Amino acid sequence: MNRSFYNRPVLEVARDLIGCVVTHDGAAGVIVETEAYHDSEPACHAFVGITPRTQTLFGAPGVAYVYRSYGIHALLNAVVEPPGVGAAVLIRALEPLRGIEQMQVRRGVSRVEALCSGPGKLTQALGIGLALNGTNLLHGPVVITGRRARWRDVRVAVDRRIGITKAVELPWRFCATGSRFLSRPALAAAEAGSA
DNA sequence: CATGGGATTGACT
DNA sequence: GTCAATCCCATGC
Repeated sequence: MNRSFYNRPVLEVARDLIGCVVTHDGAAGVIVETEAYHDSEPACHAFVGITPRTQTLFGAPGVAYVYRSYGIHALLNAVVEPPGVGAAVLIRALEPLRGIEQMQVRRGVSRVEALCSGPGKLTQALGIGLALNGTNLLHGPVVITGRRARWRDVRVAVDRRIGITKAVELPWRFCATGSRFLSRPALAAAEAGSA
């Protein structure tokens, strides 16, 4: 995984991140669900232009954009596309891989399927907080590494994004087909080619 | 400076 | 199915 991976159209990166691994503070999981956001559409925070909040989104690709949602949860994104373009991939669900005991302690639940099955859940499970906004995803503290062998040929389903009120029709959600670790089941019909 | 609205979750009916 | 929690920040006066 290198910086050029992120310096591409957001839809490609969102699809290709399925099967990659997120690691932080002794815990890791395989990405099974993502969503794409781009400053050309109103559901994206960057739609309003460069502000203190969206500065990270318009910066270098391969950087973490972490923000607080509903006053409670921290949500993890990977900034993509060249500097000057406000785009990011929201990491929405992981299949737990390592540090499961630590995830169970942080989350206060034991069922493995419930540890990282949502964008707010996975940041809690991995101990990712707002302080990590702007940090580098190639060097850490939060690190994303490439697809493992077993995920090389994962099939990716496409669906509408969840929890938004604008641009709801765009099919910009990507899920590992048939995964038990999604925040919600994906539409079975549509599939995206996996590069 | 005041206000309103979330890229959610968990508890409850 | 409904709903509150809780805080950052964009917007408008």
